[in-house]
Amino acid sequence: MEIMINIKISKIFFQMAEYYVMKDVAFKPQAYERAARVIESMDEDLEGIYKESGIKGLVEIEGIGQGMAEKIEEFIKTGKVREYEKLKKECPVDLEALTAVEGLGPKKIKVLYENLGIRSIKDLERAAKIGKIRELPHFGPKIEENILKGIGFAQAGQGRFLLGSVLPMARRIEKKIAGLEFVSRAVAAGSVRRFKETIGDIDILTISDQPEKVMDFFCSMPEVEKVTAKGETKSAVRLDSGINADIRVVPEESFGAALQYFTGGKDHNIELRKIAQEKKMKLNEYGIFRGKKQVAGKTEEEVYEALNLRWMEPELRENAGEIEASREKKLPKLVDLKNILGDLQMHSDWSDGEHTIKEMAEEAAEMGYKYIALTDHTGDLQIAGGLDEKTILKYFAEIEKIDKELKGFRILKGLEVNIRKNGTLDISDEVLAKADIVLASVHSNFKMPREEQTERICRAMQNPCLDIIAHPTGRIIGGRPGYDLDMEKIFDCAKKTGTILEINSYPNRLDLRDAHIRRAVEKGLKLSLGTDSHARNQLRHMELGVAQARRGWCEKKDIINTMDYDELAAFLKSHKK
DNA sequence: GCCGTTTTCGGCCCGACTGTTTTCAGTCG
Repeated sequence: MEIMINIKISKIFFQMAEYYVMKDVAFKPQAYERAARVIESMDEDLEGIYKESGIKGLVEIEGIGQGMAEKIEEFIKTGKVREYEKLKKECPVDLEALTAVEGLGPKKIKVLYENLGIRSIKDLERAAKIGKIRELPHFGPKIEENILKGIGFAQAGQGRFLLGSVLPMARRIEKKIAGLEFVSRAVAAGSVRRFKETIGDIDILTISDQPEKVMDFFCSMPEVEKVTAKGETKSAVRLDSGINADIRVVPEESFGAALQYFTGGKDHNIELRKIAQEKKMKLNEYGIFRGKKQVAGKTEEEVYEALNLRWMEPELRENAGEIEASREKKLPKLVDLKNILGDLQMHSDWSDGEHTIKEMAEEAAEMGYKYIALTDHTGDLQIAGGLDEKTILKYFAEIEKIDKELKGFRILKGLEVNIRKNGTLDISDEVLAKADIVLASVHSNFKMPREEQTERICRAMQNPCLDIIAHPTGRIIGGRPGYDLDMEKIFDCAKKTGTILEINSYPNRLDLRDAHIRRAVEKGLKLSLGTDSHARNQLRHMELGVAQARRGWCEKKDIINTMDYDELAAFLKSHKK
């Protein structure tokens, strides 16, 4: 669920950071930027926190002090931040659009505005085309040219890409580079290694004693559309898919430090560097140094240990408590893809899937699973070929038949039923009682007010036949924000009724998202993983759901698909309260 | 502007590449 007010305030703070850079104010930019990043990735909404605990509650958020808390209060009360309005008046430009142009930062934007009156992308394009920009001090023909190219890209591409689509590209490049005879190692680092749900760019890290050859190879790969930088040890390109890819070559003795550094996240790294500083050391991508002497750097483990920390999984590195947990030896033992014994949401050609029940089952068995749940759509969802009660009985009979045919593999008779506007389900309890597993989800009336929407789902959870709430928030990444829900209430209600919440693994859903998963785990809820596959090849998306679970600090015990079939069957019979 | 097992003052992460200069500022990650 994206929280509108957080996004608005985070944008204001990002822009204030830019304005303070323009004015050459020291340290404020970093402070505002950090706060903006924290707010952007929060899962609680600032207005709620403010209403509950006022300024005091806001100040408890990392990176937010008295000053910014007051600005948040001001925004909640008046819809404006005076300080921001004042800065904007001094340099009234479309900062968001202009900074999106590669190579343009606040300082250049200021010069453009003051000398040429440029406020928008349109102004910028016009000035560049008539050669006005090259005449400015510290600008030149090349910058002008790059601005023109940058404008096209900023308007076309924009933003981040789904992990599900970037992961295969990153792995292909990784493999290609690793296979070169003059390269001893190549790893995709960055947010790909942390399995973030969306990816800004691909970062490849390599060890080689012939970096110039690596640069040449990387920049001339067939999928490279444009080389944006090419140096001795670092290059950057844009791929034909629209995403940027960077490469960096480091010596073997620095590989661990570089891997750590290029894996991030940014705030995690900043924390580590502060810890190094406190210990009178310096951390950079070449290692940890005491004076000029490298004390660690060859492996990541070594780097963390030099800081009195234990190595941690990349998915945890978001500066969200993992550093303290690492210091106190309280890191979670994260669930792993190989712990997953089955997939608990998929569709067949009985509703809107591509393949037959048997085809889905055979694919799953081939992947090494012990069981799956077939969960076709029901009644009200006519566009998805929803099954009526009569057909459901035939569907179950078919599943039972195929289940008997397969050796060492089980199919659960499942359904994905609809939660109606009033919180009832669209299939009667008598029919639901014949299923092994019942998922329910919201597929209509997305825009109900928060209280009603929350109540609707809580009411559904009361149903004794219901096992799992599927894609609980309904968000589509890059598509829609998700239903307006009071997640704390949803979690409490799930706890009270013994209802399981799904981590939907479909690439543009990943719902619950990481922060919610973490909260659910803290509350002791059980979670399930389902790919929501509509074709057999989509069963491979399980990896994305597992990554999301790991980012939410899930252990094996938190996920019900880690149980073997008998255990799971018994659990499904007994978990409802 | 934020933050605190050195502190309520005085610190604040670090380096590569580019395009402009002729020693460096700006941008990016």
